[in-house]
This record gives sequence, structure tokens and C-alpha cells, in this order.
Amino acid sequence: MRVTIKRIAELSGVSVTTVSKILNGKDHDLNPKTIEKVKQIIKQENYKPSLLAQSMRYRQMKLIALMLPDIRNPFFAEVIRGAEDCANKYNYSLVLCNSDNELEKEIDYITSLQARHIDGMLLSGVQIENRLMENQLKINVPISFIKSQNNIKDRDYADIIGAYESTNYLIKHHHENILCIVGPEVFAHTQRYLQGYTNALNEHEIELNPKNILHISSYTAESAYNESLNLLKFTKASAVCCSNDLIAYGVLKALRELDIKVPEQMSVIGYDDIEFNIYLETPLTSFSPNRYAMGWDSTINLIEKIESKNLNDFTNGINTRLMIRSTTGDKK
Amino acid sequence: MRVTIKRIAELSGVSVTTVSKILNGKDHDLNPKTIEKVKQIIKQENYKPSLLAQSMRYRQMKLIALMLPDIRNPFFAEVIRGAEDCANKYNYSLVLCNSDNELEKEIDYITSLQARHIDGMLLSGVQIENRLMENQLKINVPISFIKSQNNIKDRDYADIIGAYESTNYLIKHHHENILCIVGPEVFAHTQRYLQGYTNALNEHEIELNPKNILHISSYTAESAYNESLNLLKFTKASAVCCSNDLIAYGVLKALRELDIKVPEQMSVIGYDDIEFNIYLETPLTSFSPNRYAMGWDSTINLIEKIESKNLNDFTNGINTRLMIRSTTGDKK
DNA sequence: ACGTAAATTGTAAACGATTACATTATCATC
DNA sequence: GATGATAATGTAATCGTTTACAATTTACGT
Repeated sequence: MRVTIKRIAELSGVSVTTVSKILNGKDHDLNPKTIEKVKQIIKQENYKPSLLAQSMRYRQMKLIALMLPDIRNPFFAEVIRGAEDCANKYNYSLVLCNSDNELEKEIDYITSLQARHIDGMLLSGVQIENRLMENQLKINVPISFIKSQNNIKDRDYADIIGAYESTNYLIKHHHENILCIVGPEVFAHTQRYLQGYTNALNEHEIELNPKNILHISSYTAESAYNESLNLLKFTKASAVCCSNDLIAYGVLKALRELDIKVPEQMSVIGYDDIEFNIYLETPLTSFSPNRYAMGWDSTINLIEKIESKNLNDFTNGINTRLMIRSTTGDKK
Repeated sequence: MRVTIKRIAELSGVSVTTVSKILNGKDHDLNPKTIEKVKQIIKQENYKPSLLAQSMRYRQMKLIALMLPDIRNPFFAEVIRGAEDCANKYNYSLVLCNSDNELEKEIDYITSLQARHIDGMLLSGVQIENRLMENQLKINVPISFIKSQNNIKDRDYADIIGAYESTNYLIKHHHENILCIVGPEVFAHTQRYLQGYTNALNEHEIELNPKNILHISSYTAESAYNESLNLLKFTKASAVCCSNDLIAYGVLKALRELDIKVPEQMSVIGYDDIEFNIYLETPLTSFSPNRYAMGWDSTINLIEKIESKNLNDFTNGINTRLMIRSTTGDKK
């Protein structure tokens, strides 16, 4: 049986009010002797107030839900760490929700999470993201989208910048015919990546060739491998921008199979810069959005909304940049 | 303001009892008309009972804590998916706890999680694992260790089998001088891996050379790289067993740097078989413990303990096996 | 010895659900 | 129309906290 405040009160021979006051430091009007005695018993019984009962009173659970497509995408690991460390610092716990990119699952989660009295919600790469932003769907708790910077303008999304800088880099290295392989259109990330790609082309007055854009059916290496083989076989392009590293992995595998040399015949750029890039045959050039910071900052942002106050605890160095490794080179 | 059972009662002009009975299907003694009316209002108001209040009464939160060293280790992603899918099926949510291999953090978590009224705890690769198994530490909720099979005998741990089969495979391919690079001793996994390695050597009457065993300071590629360089430079061994894939990655990097060819001069075997293995330069031979099943089965095991009943919902195909790829070969 | 202010401590309601038990309504029967 | 059986609904306690407010005790001046 759990030790309750009532039991502590009994053992100390005082009322629960007194114990509660001591627990919450509101003991200015209490006899120091009483305080001493009660504290002693609390320690002795190793008593910890029930977060459940507290939540019941305060109507907040100190619980944040983190919804993402699939934790197996290594992109998320680092983001989650950032989010968890931050949540923890402010006494929140993180509940994990894998949506598998299924809209139905996402909506199911939202309903059941609200019954759970979560205090807020972190969203990354989920389909409802778009709907929520357009206010087509209502959630009665604060939400925060995981992106590389908070309080930023549309133009400053890391996805846009990343795609822009990647494409730009390739153009600077004399590539003109550049493929862009991205995930399904439903994702905000996909759309922003494409936008960055388009921006760069426009800036250099290169005409956008719709055939150079390939939407694959999911953000996995397998899809990318299967679905890009055909395009890569016949393309005249000399470079590819991939909207995440997993896609780049699939593409690299396909290129290997087609015996197209990287970077000699084809330059490849990923996005996310997951740890594994450095262990690859030819380490992958990739845009690094500082995922830990993304997780942390979005969480701070959320907690600020939940508690309606300024925490001023954002990471300072955002540090997004194109990590140039070995899959990219000058066009011959 | 949240819709409560009280509000539903008011709107329907009945008492909360009546509503509660209807919600819980205990409406056999209620007037069908009343039931209809109340159900209608529940739907209209989109009312969901508060899990919090229910937990308060039933004293269970439908919450399971999952503690592991670091989610960034890709080994865990698949395990977590298995655990989450299973938890979800039985209406539990998963709370994530990264312990960073710090005993202090682990113990902190345990205390704070109990205040949170978690119903049970899943543990994987944490230091307290040993202490708990030896009953040096008490937790007042059911716990379950994530391992490859439940209800199994000591000899059947996947770690032991994996190390045994890996070593065995190397011996069969004429290697006799085999290194074993493992993580810190505090981990149960480390100990079991070493045991499997030793078992295999014993079986073939190869004497164990203590110098062939290297404990590195953490389960990361970086540690492995830094701390194995020296050993690899001077060793006469022709093969290495690594107690996880990250270690193998570090070792591969070191070997590349030392210009030791894999598998011609050195065979390398990992453990975990993380997805990335197939994208490596020379895809890594690795023992695959079916991590999804590990997550799922351990969770079933836990929920069975929590609810004291048999769910009979274990995955059937455990399917652990040595995935032979390109980092291993015959000794010349 | 008594009133009063100050110092202590306690009572009870609230948070949102569930449920044993009590109460009220309905109706047939004598 | 009183009685009792049955059907339908409601009361109040409980889970573990917090807190506005009430109550009690103590100290002190007259």
C-alpha cells in the first residue's frame, strides 16, 4: 500500500493540511518544531506526493506527447533526445506516439491523448501538421511543431534553407540538371524542401524540369531504392538532392547497382545528416539541421505556451549547415 | 473547459451515476429511453471520460515507463517500436527515459516515475538491471527486462547465443585467434556476450587469451574507434567479435585507418543487426536478435504481470540468427 | 480573570470518475 | 387504496492532493 499524505499526517499526529503546507513550503505560519517532526517522518517513510492526485487538482499532468511517423527513422532519435532532455528539465515526461504516417492513427492518438490529460503536444513530420496549421482540426492543448528554429518566418524553415543551400552548392559546382527526390506530398517537410529547391533554381534562372522531381511513397531507404531505380537509369542529370538521408541511402544503393559512380558521375546530397553518414563507403554530403536543438527548442516553445511564460532557455547555436563529405563533386 | 461526466448528467437531466453506468455498459437496469438520450448527448458533446480521474479511482495509470541508455543508439529504435505497438494494443502509453548510462539518473527516474504512478517498467541495457535482478534495489511496480525471449532459461539469452554462434562461425572458418570487443562490465549484456564467446572457445578447446578481450568505456562507435586502435594495430588476431554494431562500426573505421583489409586480413562480426549494416561499404556480418519481437514480447510479459493474467500474445517467430554479409571470410 | 490579537492548526470542498447502497416511481394485486 | 414487488434513478463515499477559511490555542495587556 502506498504511503499517502494522510498516513504521514497520522504518524505525525497532525492534519493533512499541515503536512501539505510543509511539503509546499507554505510553512511560514507553522511551529518550527512541527515542521521538523513532520519532515522527519516524511523522510523516514520516503514519502513522495502522488503526481496523479496533484494532477487531479491542478488539472495538469506534466505530460507531453511526442508524435512522429516512426521512431525507427534515425532522424528522430536525436530530436527526441533534445525534446526529452528539455522536458525533463522542466519536470515533464514524454509520451511516445508513432503514427506510421497514417492519418487515422494520428487522429486516434489525438483523441486518446486528450483523455490522458496531456498538457501539450509536439508534432514532427505528421500529416495532421498541415491541417492543424490551417485550423481544419482542433486540439484543446498547446501544440508545437518541431522545426529547426522557433519564432521564425516562413522563409527561415530549415527545410527550405537546407534544400536551397544544397541545390545552390550543386549549381556553384556547375551542375545544372539536378534531380530532386522527395517524400509524399502530404508532408509539410516535403513541400518546404521542394520550395527551397525551386528557389535556388529560380535564383540562377534554371528552368524547373518537372521530370526531375520524384515523389516516392514513403520516407524509407527501401522505397527510395525501388522507386528511384528507373529514373536514375535513364536520367541525364548529374546530381540529386534527397529530402532526407534515408532516401539518399536508397539512391546510393540504386546507383551502385546501376554502376553509376558517386561522385564522378552523380553527386548526391541528403538532408538530416544522421550519424551514420560518416560510416558509409563514401560519406554522404548532407544538410545538418541540428536535430538536438530542434527537439529542445520546440519543447521549450511548447512549455512556454503551456505555462504561459517566457523561459528564455533556447539553445543559442542553431548551427545548421551543409556538411560536405564525399558524395558531391564538381561537374566534369 | 473540459466536458465532464457531471456536465453530461446535467445536459441529460439525470444523475452522474446513470451516465457512468451507461458509459461502462452496466445499464441493464436502466430505461432504454434514458440510455438512448444520454448516449446521444455523450456523442454530441464528444465526451471522453478522464483517464486521470479513472486512474485516481482504480489506482492505475495505463502508463509504462521504458528506460534505456540512449535512444540514439539505433539498436533501440526497433525495440521501442515493438514495445510501443504492444503497449498501445492494450491501451497503455509509453513514457521514455534515457538514462545515459548514469546510475544516478536511473535511480532518479525510478523515484520520480513512481510518483507518476506508472503501472510497470521496461528496462533495457541499464545498469540497475543487475542490481534489480539481485534484489539489491526495490521497485514497487512490476518490471520486465527487454531480452530476446521470455520465460527462457539462462542459457537461452539471445546475447549468449549470438556471441556463441558468431564465435563458432569464425572458428568453423579457421580463425583461432579471435578478439572480443565489448562494452563496460556493468551491463548484463556485456557479461552474457562474453559468456557466449567463452562457451564457443571452450567447446573447441581454444584457450581464452585475456588480452583478446577489450572492454571499451561506452557502447558508442566513437569509443570503439578510439579505444580499439591500439589493440588492432598490434594484434595477431584474424577476427573480431563486437558486442554490438556500433562498436563494430568504430572498429571498421579503425581498421580502415590502419589499412587492414576487411575481411581479407580481419573478419568482423557485430551484434544487433541494425538496418544500416546493409548500406555500409562492406555490409556488416551481424547477429540479428529480432529487436521488434524483443520489444513486443517483453511488453506482453510486463502487461501480464501488471494485470496478472495470461495474454498469450507473444510473437511466435523469434527468428534470431547470424546474418552473414561481407565483413567475414575464411582465414587464409 | 478576561478580552483580544497573534500564532497555530484543522475542516471541508474541490478535481472527475465509479459503485455499494438507498431511495423513489410504477404497477399489479387483493 | 394499501401492500409489496419490480423497475428506475439517485446519494454519498472514495481515490490523494491543495487551499480558502474556520477554529483553536497561546500570549499578553489590563
